[in-house]
Amino acid sequence: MDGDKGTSALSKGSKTKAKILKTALKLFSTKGYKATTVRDIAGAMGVKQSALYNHFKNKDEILETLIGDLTSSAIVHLFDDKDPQEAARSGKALLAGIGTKFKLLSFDGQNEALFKLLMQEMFRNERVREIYNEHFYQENVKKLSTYLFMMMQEELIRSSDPLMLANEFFAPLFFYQMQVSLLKQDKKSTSSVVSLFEKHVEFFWESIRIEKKESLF
Amino acid sequence: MDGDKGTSALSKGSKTKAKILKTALKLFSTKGYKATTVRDIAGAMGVKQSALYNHFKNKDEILETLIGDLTSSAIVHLFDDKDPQEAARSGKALLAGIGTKFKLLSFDGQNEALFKLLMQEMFRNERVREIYNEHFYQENVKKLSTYLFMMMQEELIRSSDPLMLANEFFAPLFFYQMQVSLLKQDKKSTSSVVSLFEKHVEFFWESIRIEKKESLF
DNA sequence: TTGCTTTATGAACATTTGTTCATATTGAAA
DNA sequence: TTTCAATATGAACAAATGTTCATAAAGCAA
Repeated sequence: MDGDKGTSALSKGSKTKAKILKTALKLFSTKGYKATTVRDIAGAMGVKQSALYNHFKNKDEILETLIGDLTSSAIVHLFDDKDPQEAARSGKALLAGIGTKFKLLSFDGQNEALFKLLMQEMFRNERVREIYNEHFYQENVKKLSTYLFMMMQEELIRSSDPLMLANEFFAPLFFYQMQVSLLKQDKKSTSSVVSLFEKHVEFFWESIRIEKKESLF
Repeated sequence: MDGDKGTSALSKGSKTKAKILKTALKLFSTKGYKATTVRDIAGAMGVKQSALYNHFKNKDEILETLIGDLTSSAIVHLFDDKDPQEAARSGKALLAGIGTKFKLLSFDGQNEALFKLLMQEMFRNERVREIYNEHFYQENVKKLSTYLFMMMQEELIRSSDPLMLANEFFAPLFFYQMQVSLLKQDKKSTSSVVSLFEKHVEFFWESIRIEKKESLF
């Protein structure tokens, strides 16, 4: 009853299911889960509320499905395609790449909605909190601290606490992403924040890098 | 009907009103505003729901009152008692003071609840967003950037973009405060985050300070 | 105590909301 | 076209929720 039926293309059923999820995500991220009614979701799709129950057991299951999607969201896979050795050797370019990725994701509608859903539900939904902590936070911070540690060994950056550095690198990116999200909500200009993404990478790299001049020249 | 009646000490009325606000804040910050019912609040106080309507017009007014309290909350007054000239001259000590204040506030129950309420309502309540942006964010960042600018003129720190630096200083403090809040919710250990407050100040200061050795010694 | 204002109670209400279900409609395979 | 499973509709229900109000209790000044 729940699995895929169609052999190749999307069947009508799964297309509707995807539309429900998309609509629900938009509403949940705007009004909050509790304040969004089943009628709201159906209404936004031009359908009656009872129709949704052919695709989801209940309202909770819609949220659970969206939460499940969080784990495969782009923001949790910052380092997917990087080879550790290669990544560490790329130094500043690695950090700049992450900074850019954060910046771009801040302006991606799907990611923005997921981010807002995450922020609102994190404080009252233990599962969301767990996903945030393990997938979004811990995994990325640990991975980055590994890279930073390798950069220290390569004498690209100064020796210090890699985990602390990883946190110091992530925190502003997270914060700026939140700021963009808030500004966009009121249709305010985001340009001042946008530049902060790059300035952060620059400032951070200048703080940790080892100047080559005297030692090698 | 709404103003203060008692001549000196708290009258019974205003004591009850304060108790309602305290109870509501705890519940709102835990379950969210929408998911908290008037019966929940009354029940937690050992009173019937109709009693609350002698003190507040409706549920919304309770939230509005709490939101109003945000503007006088400790976290928005980081620099209250500082003399600008003196503050700038104190250099690292100023930053360390702010770092400590953030750290302490993360463990203050009242502030924690307000912070959680802020985080949850910010995305759907325009007034909360406005308070966050103007009082919590803009005002503090601007003030700090002024101090940083003065430090640059005093040649205590390297010359660069003060507003960017202020953001770079605040963002991790905000982030760590959020992390503490999340960890405490699951009764997890916060020790690793606690040390990050101090490490951040240290790392940040080392990144901006001008070394006195060569120029003055 | 008496009298009066403030606060609490119990019961009730109109809505809102999630959910169900019998029935109608649709879409595709035969 | 016929047939059958998948999906949509309309109506309805029970529970939850915000709110009101007449009445009772409590606090306090005289």
